Amino acid sequence: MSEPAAPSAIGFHPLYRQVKHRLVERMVSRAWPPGHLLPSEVELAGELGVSQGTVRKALDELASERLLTRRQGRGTFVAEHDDARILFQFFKLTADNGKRVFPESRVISAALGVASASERQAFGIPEKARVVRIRRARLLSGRALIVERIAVPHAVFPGIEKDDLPNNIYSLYAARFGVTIARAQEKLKAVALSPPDAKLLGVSAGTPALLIDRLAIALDGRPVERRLSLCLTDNFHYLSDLT
Amino acid sequence: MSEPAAPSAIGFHPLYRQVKHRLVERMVSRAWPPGHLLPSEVELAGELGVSQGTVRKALDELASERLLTRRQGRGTFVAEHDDARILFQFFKLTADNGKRVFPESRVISAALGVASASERQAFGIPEKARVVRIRRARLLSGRALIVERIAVPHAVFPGIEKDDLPNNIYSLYAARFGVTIARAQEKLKAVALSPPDAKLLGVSAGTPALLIDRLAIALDGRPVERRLSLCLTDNFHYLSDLT
DNA sequence: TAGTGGTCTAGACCACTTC
DNA sequence: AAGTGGTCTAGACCACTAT
Repeated sequence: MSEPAAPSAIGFHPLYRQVKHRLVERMVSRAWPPGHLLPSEVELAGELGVSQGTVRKALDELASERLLTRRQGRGTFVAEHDDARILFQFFKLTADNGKRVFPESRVISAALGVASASERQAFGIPEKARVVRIRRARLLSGRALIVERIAVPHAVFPGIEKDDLPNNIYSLYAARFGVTIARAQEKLKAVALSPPDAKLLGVSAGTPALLIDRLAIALDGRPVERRLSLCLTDNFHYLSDLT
Repeated sequence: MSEPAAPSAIGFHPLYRQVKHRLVERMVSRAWPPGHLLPSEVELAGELGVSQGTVRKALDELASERLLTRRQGRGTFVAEHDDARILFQFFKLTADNGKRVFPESRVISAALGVASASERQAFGIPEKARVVRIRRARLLSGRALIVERIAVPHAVFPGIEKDDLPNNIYSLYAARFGVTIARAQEKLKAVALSPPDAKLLGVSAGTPALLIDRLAIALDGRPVERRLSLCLTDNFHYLSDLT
């Protein structure tokens, strides 16, 4: 490793943060794709020229950020976007009886367009840049309860508008475009459904719905997906843990 | 410390977990009240008969759970329910421009009553047990945007119905009743406002509102507060980080 | 200057998985 | 039996705060 982080005027960067950064770099570059088994702590320590304890601190933090999963006796793996992770990290809608189920999807449309002002701002892309817009309905226990509008930069996901979209779209981002979603931020409001949205969900216009405005951030820190979801919450709720 | 956690059939309890448990015990018993400065790592290690590294691991975990705050050069302190902590941990409503402000409160009523079935279930209290119910309106930038219904077990907060309720009610729980709120779970729905609630908020009946159903858990693990909040979300949103 | 938490190291042993 | 992560120890030095 480089010098022990000289206490320069610029700030202090502990060794384990530099180690973290190097490990994330390998994940971003796909040298270590999702599911990959990392070298052991001892090997990494030797390779990076730091102690095993320092490597451990970096690995533990990455595991707490859900970028790695560690299993005693087996090793450390790059996290995957399997349904279980999506369900726990990204899908907070829960049946009132406590059951959490992954929703089915029915794509309504997928098309290229020119980024709106808010999309340009969200993604930090230039004027006239293109985005792909996907609209789908989502079904929980067989009933359409969510209508979703997804927007992604065309430059990041070229051609996705022509793909078959799987139920779990983040696994497609990873497998076909090499983009791993690391985290997201959601803003929630209560709104009245517009007539077309109400029709899609089979309720009357003006019915209250939960509006979820999500911005998803990739491993490298870029915002790469904006998603507006309108949810009926008669028998479901959004679960938020304040810890 | 006791034996090094014999690998009995019953399971494995690492030393640092036992240390954590002992530290929390002292906070629950108010031997270490909010704001208290803990002994240094070295002192705790000596007192508990473990190494400094083990104490450190316990303290770090408690700090990540927001039960302690650590400050380099100063020491480790028991967390307090100051407005800043409430704002970051428990109050997720944010202005659309990103500003977070602590809301003012106006108490509407506070009265003793008999626990309903759902309250008995939430608190695990027996039939005919009493609860205190508080109703208040909350103002953001001068406008009434939230109507709140709080229910707490009378046995945990005896006489609270006769108190002056401060803006930050969790600081009252701590100061007058020795109860520290450690974490909470919130369930969100979109609902239509009833005529009386709409009148309180100065909008028409049927207006969509965000319903937040919160169950707050004390340091010792007991659920001690249930709170239903109805929020207007025209210029505010509920912020949720998916990390 | 003294005391605190923050970082880093080196080494030991334990628990779990796989072969 | 071998290899992994999980726990625990002991000791060093650094960065920050208060006096």
